[in-house]
Amino acid sequence: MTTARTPTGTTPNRGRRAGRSTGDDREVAILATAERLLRERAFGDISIDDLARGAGISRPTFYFYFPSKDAVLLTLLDRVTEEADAAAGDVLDRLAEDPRARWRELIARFHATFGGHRDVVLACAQVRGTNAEVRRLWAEVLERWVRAVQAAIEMERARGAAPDALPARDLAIALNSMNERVWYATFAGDGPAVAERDVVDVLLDVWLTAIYRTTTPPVTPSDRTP
Amino acid sequence: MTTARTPTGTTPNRGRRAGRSTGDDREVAILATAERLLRERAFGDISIDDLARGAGISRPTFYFYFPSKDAVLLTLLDRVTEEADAAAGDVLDRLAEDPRARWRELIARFHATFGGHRDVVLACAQVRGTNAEVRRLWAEVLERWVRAVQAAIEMERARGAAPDALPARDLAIALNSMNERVWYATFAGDGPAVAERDVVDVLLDVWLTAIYRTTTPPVTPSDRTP
DNA sequence: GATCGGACTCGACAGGGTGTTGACCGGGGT
DNA sequence: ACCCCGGTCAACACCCTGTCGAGTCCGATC
Repeated sequence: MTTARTPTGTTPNRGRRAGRSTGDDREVAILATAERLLRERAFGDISIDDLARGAGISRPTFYFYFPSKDAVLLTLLDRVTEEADAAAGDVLDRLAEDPRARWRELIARFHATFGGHRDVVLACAQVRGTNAEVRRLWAEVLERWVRAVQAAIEMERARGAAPDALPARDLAIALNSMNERVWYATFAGDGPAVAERDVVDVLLDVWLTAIYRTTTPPVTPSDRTP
Repeated sequence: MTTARTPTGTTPNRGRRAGRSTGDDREVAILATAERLLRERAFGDISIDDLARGAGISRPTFYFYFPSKDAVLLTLLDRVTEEADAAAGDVLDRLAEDPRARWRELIARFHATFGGHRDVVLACAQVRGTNAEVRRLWAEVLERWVRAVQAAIEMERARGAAPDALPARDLAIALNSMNERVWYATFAGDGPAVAERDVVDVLLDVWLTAIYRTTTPPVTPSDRTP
């Protein structure tokens, strides 16, 4: 992680206030208002005035807490990615136990996290095109996940469970990209999309065949018989 | 195709003019200006005034030719998708000849088309979040491609070349989605991306393993020995 | 050759959103 | 008693969008 962190918390301080004071609840009120409004309309249709009024303050006062509308969304996105990281946990370190089950667990947990905050995720996808900061943050997060998957694939190859084929990094990028786009379509509901109940299994199937050439990868290392 | 078409041309008339007249070159001037400006900055940073001045007209006059800035982009997108459709041709009907080569041809041609108009494609991806019309058109185009791939997969399964597994439609959606997102990252260059020279082969590999469970699918039907 | 109508053009305005400025208020430390 | 400072907002300057009404040009019509 390269972003600066506040001394008090673990999330980057996208607001302006340095120390703590009574204005803390105003900040969370803005955040809460944003999440509520996001449930009923698109991010672009929410004005700073809406956010301010929803939090019981005037528009100029909004700027005391956040430098822009986008910064609010960025804070929301931080929470979601952190939750996803936590949900993923260390499943990738325990792949050899039962590869299929572990990969499924990984995908299912990401699915649950994103699905639980679909409004925020959808809004981020929308503004990623126009906002460089969101783009940067998402790129950073994705890079971390790509690296983790890449390392896991290399581990599986090392233990002989997966064949050497594509560069692990390229494969990791392709699979992560697929998940992102497929989830987006499923949550957004516009255009061709996989049904929500099936999406985890569909993604899992493509991951397993791309990594192992089979949907039933071997559980224990083939060359270790202690 | 469900969109209305002008009597004169083959593309939907996103401009306003009904008959032809001297204003034709103004319309293409706007389109050309849009493509040129898109090469140097983001769509959101281009104002209608920029487009108008670039075409040598005033801002109100712009509205005589297009109802909005987005309509210009929509016209540009039409061209690209039509070119992609033409480039794809009938490769999917000739899969049995040499599956690997045909699939590669399909992906490579799409890659070439999108890569040749990357500014337009990138801009469309950007506004898809905020513009319902772009979203609708893209969904329509994607649906067509998904159906074509789905049919091809079912054909390959019928001739015994590919195993029955995931519903063909879900698989087609996942693979098309992956391509879209991976190309976007490669062309945009932000965040983890596959290098442009490798991207076709990376995508191909995932497609083949997901569809056939192997990267060397059989060329001729297994049960036909005349 | 006058006139008419439609294609075409733009100056000017209204509306709505953003970001900033300067002043004001209230309370805790000195 | 004072003053700094967190917190607050009315008012302003700015930019962009979309529209309206008035004007020009030109081929078709009488």
